[in-house]
Amino acid sequence: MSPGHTAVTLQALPPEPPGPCGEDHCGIREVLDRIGDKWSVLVVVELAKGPRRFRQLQRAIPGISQRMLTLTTRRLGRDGMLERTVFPTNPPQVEYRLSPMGASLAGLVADIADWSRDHQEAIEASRRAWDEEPAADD
Amino acid sequence: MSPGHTAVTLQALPPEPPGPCGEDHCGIREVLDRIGDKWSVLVVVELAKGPRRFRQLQRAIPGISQRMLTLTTRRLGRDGMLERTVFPTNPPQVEYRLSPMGASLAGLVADIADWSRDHQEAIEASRRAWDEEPAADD
DNA sequence: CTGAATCCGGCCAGATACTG
DNA sequence: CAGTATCTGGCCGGATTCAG
Repeated sequence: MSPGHTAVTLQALPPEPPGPCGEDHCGIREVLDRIGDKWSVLVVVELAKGPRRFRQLQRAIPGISQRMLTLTTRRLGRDGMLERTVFPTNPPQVEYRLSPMGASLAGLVADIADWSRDHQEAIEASRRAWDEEPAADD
Repeated sequence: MSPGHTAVTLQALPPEPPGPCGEDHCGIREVLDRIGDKWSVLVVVELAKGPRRFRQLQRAIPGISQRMLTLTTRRLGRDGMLERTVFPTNPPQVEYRLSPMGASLAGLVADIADWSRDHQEAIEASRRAWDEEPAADD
C-alpha cells in the first residue's frame, strides 16, 4: 500500500461499504470489535489485577497462544488501552499495564461481568426450554 | 461424531480444552458471544425503540442479510432476550420485541455505547499515533 | 523471554435461490 | 412477508518454526 497512491482504474471498490452508523451506535462497533473477540477481555481482566509480563499473561490465560497474546496486546496497545514497557535486561522483559483508559475499560468489563452473572441462570434456562420444545415459540 | 465413542488410540486429545473459567469471567464469554457478534447489538438497539417486524428490522439495519437477521433473532430468542409473536394474517407478520431481560441487556448495551462515545476520540487519536510512528511504544 | 513469520483448518457470514 | 437450504470465500485462531 503505497501512500502516495491515488485512485487508479480499479473500478472504485465501494469506499463506503455498509455503514450502519447513523444514529447512536457509531463507536460501539469499534469497542465491541476490541472487547468482543476471544481474548481481549481476559487480558484486560488479568491486567486489572496489576502489571504483568508476557509470559505471566500467557500462563494466567489458559489456552491462549503466543500469537494471539501478541496480537491481542498489540491491538489493545494501539487503541491506547495498555502501555508496554521494555526492560533491556537479559533475558528481555516486557511489562504490560493498563492505561487510565484501559482501567476505565476494565470497569466497563466488570459491569458486563456483573450483568452476566445476574442473568446467567435465566439465559441457560431459556436455552434449555428452547432446545427441548422446538414448536414452542415462547 | 458418534456419542458412544470412547477414547480410541488417538493419543488422548485434551478432554478439558481451554477452560479459562476459573474466577470471575465465567458467564462473560456467553454474553460477549451474543452481543459481541456483528449484528446482535444493532438488533437489540433497534428493538429497544419498540417492537419491530422482520422486514422493518432488516430495513433499519443496513447491510444485514435475511439469513443473518434470522440467525441473530433466533439466537437472541433462544437466550431469552426477545419474544416472537406470529400474526396469522396474510401476508404473515412476525413481531419481535425485547423481553424484560432483553431490555436489561439493552441497558447494558447503552452503557457500552456511552463509554464508546466518551472514549472514541481518544481511541482514534491513539491509533493514529501508533500507526504513524512504529518505533514509539508509547 | 518476547516476539515475528508461515502454513493451515474451521467457522462464520454473504449471496443466491427456493418455499409457505 | 418471513423464513429455509446450499454453496462459497474470507477471516480468525492454533500450531509450528525462526529470530533478537
